Amino acid sequence: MRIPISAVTTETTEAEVIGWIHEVRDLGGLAFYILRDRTGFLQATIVKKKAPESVLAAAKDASRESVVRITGVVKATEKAPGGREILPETFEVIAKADAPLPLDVAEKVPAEIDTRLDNRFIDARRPRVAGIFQIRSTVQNAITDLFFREGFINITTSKIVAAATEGGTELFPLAYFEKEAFLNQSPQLYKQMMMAAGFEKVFEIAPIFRAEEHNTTRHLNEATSIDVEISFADHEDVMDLLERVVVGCYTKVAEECPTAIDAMGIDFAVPNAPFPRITYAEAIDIAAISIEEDITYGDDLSTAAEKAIGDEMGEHYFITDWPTAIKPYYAMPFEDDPSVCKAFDLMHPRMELSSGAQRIHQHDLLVEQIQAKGLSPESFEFYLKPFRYGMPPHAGWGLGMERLVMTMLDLPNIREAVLFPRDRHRVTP
RNA sequence: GCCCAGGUAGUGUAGGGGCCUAUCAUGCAGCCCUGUCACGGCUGCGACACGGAUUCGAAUUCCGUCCUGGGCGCCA
Repeated sequence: MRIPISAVTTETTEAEVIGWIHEVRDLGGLAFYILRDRTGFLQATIVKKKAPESVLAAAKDASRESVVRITGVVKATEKAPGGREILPETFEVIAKADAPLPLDVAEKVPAEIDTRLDNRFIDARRPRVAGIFQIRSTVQNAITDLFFREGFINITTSKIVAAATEGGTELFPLAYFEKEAFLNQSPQLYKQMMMAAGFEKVFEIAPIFRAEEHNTTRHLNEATSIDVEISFADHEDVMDLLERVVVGCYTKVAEECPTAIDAMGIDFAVPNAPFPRITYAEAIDIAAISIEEDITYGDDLSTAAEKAIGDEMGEHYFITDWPTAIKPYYAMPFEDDPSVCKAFDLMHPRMELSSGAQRIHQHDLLVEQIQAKGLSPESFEFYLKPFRYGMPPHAGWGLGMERLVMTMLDLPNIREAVLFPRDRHRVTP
C-alpha cells in the first residue's frame, strides 16, 4: 500500500512510497536519492555493498524527475532530512524523465517567468509554486463556504454575450454562427437580472475576459472574478460582507496552509477588520500632496495616485463616495447629492482588489444614467426589461481572485497566481 | 494604443569592434569518493534569435523581421 511521504515518520518501520526523484547525491559507496511527492520529501539511502542488484540497476536508470516506486525499511536517523530515511528493498522506475529538464525543479538555478509558464507542469512541481495553488484553492473554498453559510445561491451565467456590459473595456469578438458575439467582461448584468428573479443573494466565481492590450504585472486578459449581488441591501451591507470575505479567507489560509506558507517563505498576516474607509475626495487630497502630477476632484486615480494613497494607508482600505461621472451607469447616486454615488473600491496598498456599489433599481433613472454616459438604451433592452417588472433594491461587488491571491502572498507578478495565464502574448499552454 | 528595455549552451548568466577557438554556475556524460543535505574532486559535452548592411575584422555597431519582459493609459 502506497502511503504519502508525509506519512513516513520516525515511527514508521516499513513503507511503500511513490514520488519524483528530486535530487541525487551519489557519494560512491553510498547514494542518496531525494524523493518528492506533494506532501514532502523523503531520503532514500542506498548502501551499494548491501543493496539488492535490482535496486542498484533501477537507481542508476532513474534520472532526476523520474517517477519511482520504492519499498523498504524506514529508519529514524538524525543524519537524514526529516529525521528518517528509507532503505530501498525494491526500486522501480515507473516513468522516466528525459534529460535535460526544461527547468530546474530543485531551484539551484532560477528560471524566468516565461520559461516557467512554457513548462508550467514542471514549474508547479516546485513546492513554492504548488503552495500558491493550494492556497488559491483554500481561498476559493473559504469564500464559497462563507457564501453558502450566509444563504447565497451559486449561479453560473453565460460567458458568450451579444454586447458590452459596461462600455469602456475592449471585448474579444467571437464568431457565433451568423451572429456577432463577445466573451463576457463581467457577469454584472446577469447578477442583477437574478435579483429581478427574486434569488436575493447570488454569487458566481467564474472567468471574465478583457481584450485590453496592457502589458503589466497586474493585468490578465482572462481573470477569475468573485461576484456577488444581494437584494434589499445597500453599499454599506456589501462592504461589510466584502470585509468578512477577505478576512475569512486569510484566516482559513493561516489555519489550513501553514506548510505552503512556510514553503513560500513569506510573512503572512491576517488583516484587521474593519478596514479604514476614506472618501474619494479624501483619497484625492492624499494623492495631491504626495505625487508630482496634477490631480483634482473628478479624475480617475492614476497608478501613481493609487500607490501614494496605498503607502499612506498601509493596509486594506475602502474608497467610498465616488463621483457619479467616473463610475459605471448602474451605480446608485446619493439622493441628497446625485453627483456622488454609492460606489466603493476595496484597495490593497499595492492595487485595487474589488469594486462594488449599491445599484440603481429604478428603470427610468437607469435609462437616464445610460444616456448620460453616452450609451444607447436600445442596445441594453434585454438588461433594462427586468427593471420594469419589480426590481428590488440591491447591491453587490466583484473581487479579482488573482489580485486577492497575489496581494495575499506578495507575488511580484499576477501570472504567478494563475496556472495558465492569458496575457497580451500568451495563449499556450 | 503610447513609451522603454531585452533576446548568448536545457536553465540562469558574463562579455558592448580584434584579447572570443565566448565566462561562470547549474545540468548532462565518464572517472574517483560510505553520511550527503547547494556533497566534494578531475575530465569532457553543450549557445551568440533570424535576414541584410558597415568594417580588413561583428556576439558586440546600424537597418529590418520575429519573439519576449516592463511601464503608462484603461481596468479587476
